[in-house]
Amino acid sequence: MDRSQKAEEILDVAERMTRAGGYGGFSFREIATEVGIKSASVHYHFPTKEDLGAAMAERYTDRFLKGLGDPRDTTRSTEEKISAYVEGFRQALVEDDLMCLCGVLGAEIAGLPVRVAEQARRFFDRNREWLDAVYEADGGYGDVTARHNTALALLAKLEGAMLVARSFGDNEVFDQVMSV
Amino acid sequence: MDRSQKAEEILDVAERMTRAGGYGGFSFREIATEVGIKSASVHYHFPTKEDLGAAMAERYTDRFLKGLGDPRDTTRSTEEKISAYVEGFRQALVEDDLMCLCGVLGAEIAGLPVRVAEQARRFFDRNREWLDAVYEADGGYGDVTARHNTALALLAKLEGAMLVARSFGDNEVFDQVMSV
DNA sequence: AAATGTCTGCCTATCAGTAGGTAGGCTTCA
DNA sequence: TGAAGCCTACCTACTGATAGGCAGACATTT
Repeated sequence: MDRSQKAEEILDVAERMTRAGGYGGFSFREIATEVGIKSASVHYHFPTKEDLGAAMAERYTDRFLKGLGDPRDTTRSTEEKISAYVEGFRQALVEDDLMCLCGVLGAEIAGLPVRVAEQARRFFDRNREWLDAVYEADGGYGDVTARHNTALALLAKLEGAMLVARSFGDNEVFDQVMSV
Repeated sequence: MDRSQKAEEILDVAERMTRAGGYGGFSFREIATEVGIKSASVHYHFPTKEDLGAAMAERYTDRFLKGLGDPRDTTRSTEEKISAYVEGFRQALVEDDLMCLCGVLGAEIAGLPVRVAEQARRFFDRNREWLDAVYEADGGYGDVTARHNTALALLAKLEGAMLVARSFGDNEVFDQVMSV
């Protein structure tokens, strides 16, 4: 996907608004005003809201995974990989004082257009796969089922930590949760 | 708060719609149609959407806490209390195939009207207090900070487990997360 | 070099539909 | 009598979306 600079700007604004107020938290007109064009021109870049939402979630997941690197990288220990993984979530929270995009979308997934919901789910699929690969490469995390559950548990704890931290309006809550 | 039966019906429908699609997932017109009156009559019971949203979240929290019982109840062990607590979340998920109401609201709290956001936050406050009381009554969970963090961690894990389970469209994920 | 056609990116103007919200009137029941 | 509960009828503001057009860049053809 190579997009124009304007299209990237549109996704930037949409992402910020969604992370603050959910899928209903952005409108074509609001985005248009912020990026300095008209709402009809936003439709030029993304024909429908579903297109925009799906592209936004896809880009978010791709960027997030790219930041994680290779889960089977032998130059890093399992502990290093996992603590870098947790750090990825903390950054998403602390840098912008906002929730994880796909966490927000996941919370309201039953009300999302299909292609947006698919992309939200894809985030969780890929994350579970990445963690599973780390645990498998380590070898000390039991069988498939055990690794699967361990991966899901970390993922859930991280999303929950962000959600609770944002609900309390206090990012330190994230670290307090993760310290246990 | 004693409300008319119609007002309770309205809150029932609003709650279900919010748990599926977030705060923007319900409208006065949709609710009105479902409960068999006109949207102007919904405004009679709840003058503004913020009123409705706040009442909905308040009722949800009150009911949830009532279901938990006394955290200092000496006839139940700490293990019994905590497993009953987890069961409360599981029921909310499995019975309706929906996310926790205040989990949904918490995820988009930055975009909510103030009084709705306050009520969402109240859910987490009360839950943390309840867990803290259980741990304090037990005596074996360390000092205030340790109890505080333990309570937050369980709360976050439960909310995260629901969120991830709903995102995968598979309630078994909840149990897989909680098994770790 | 000039003319032609095509593409990008944006515009104005407008659409039907829906949002939350209000004024005022009718009916029912204590 | 008056309050409760609901109605009709309406408002303004905004939603996502479409039609049609226009300026400029670029490439192709003559």
